[in-house]
Amino acid sequence: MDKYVSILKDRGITVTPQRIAVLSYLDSHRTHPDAETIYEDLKKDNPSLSKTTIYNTLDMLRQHSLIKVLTIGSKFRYDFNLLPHHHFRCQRCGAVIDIPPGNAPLDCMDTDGHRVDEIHVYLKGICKACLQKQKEENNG
Amino acid sequence: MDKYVSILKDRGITVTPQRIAVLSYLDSHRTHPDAETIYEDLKKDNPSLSKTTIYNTLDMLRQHSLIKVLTIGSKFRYDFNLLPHHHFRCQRCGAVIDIPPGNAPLDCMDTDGHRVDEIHVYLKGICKACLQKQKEENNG
DNA sequence: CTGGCTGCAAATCCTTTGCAAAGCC
DNA sequence: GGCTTTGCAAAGGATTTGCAGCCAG
Repeated sequence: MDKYVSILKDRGITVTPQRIAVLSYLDSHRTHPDAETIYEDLKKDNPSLSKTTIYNTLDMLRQHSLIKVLTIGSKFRYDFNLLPHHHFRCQRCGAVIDIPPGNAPLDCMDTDGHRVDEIHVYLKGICKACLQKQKEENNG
Repeated sequence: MDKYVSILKDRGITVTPQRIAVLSYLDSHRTHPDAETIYEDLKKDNPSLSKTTIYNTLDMLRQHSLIKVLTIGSKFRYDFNLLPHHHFRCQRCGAVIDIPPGNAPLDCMDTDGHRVDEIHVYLKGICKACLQKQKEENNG
């Protein structure tokens, strides 16, 4: 059985050719593509593919923690790689490049020759106040 | 002379009421507002203010490194605080909260009771390949 | 069958652009 | 007065939504 079929089935996600295509695409294109790029590339093999399905599928994969969504630029980019790592975005060509995590302080981390102008650390989750609200809602 | 007038004049930026208003707003609202929020709030005191001016002004302040642009969500947010610090975004209420930098590894950092689900480290700058291209362009 | 998935089109949200009038020095 | 900035309107790009037909289980 195909690798991506198993990944989907294991999580109880309905298997469709489109979902396999997107998952497979992200696995083999570790360049953090945006929805448009994925769409244009997959359209070559499946001309009837729609962008809505790309968005639907990406959102579903994200909900199941199969991919990560990057907000490093003005549009969303998608990442199959779930191992912890950092991202470097070139302000000139727009490329998003993986940077190994390491334990060194951020300003000393190995950036493989890229010139770092800005360091952003974004944490996402649920804030203290919302955790409290959730607790009250569950008790109430 | 007003604090914000000096900040602008020192950098050779033409002083206008709108620019003072935006700068002053960001200094006193450390909640990382988006352009729409800044616009709606400042409109109360200056009904003829336009959103174009907000965008123009924010871009100009960014070019002069007077503010930082955050890409933590689907829209840009703006930060007056230039000292290094991290950002936490609540996925429930959307608030963006400052987190002190510290030297501890990221997964151990003090998050003041917020529940962290995702850690994103975004570096921005110029990649190795583009640095090389720039060098060639300057020599050629 | 039947609910969920797909794909088209239209809508929406955020941001940028073009341009005439007004403001700053 | 010349040059920049402002503000309106319209355009643009990315993402979401509504809905009819199709497909997997």
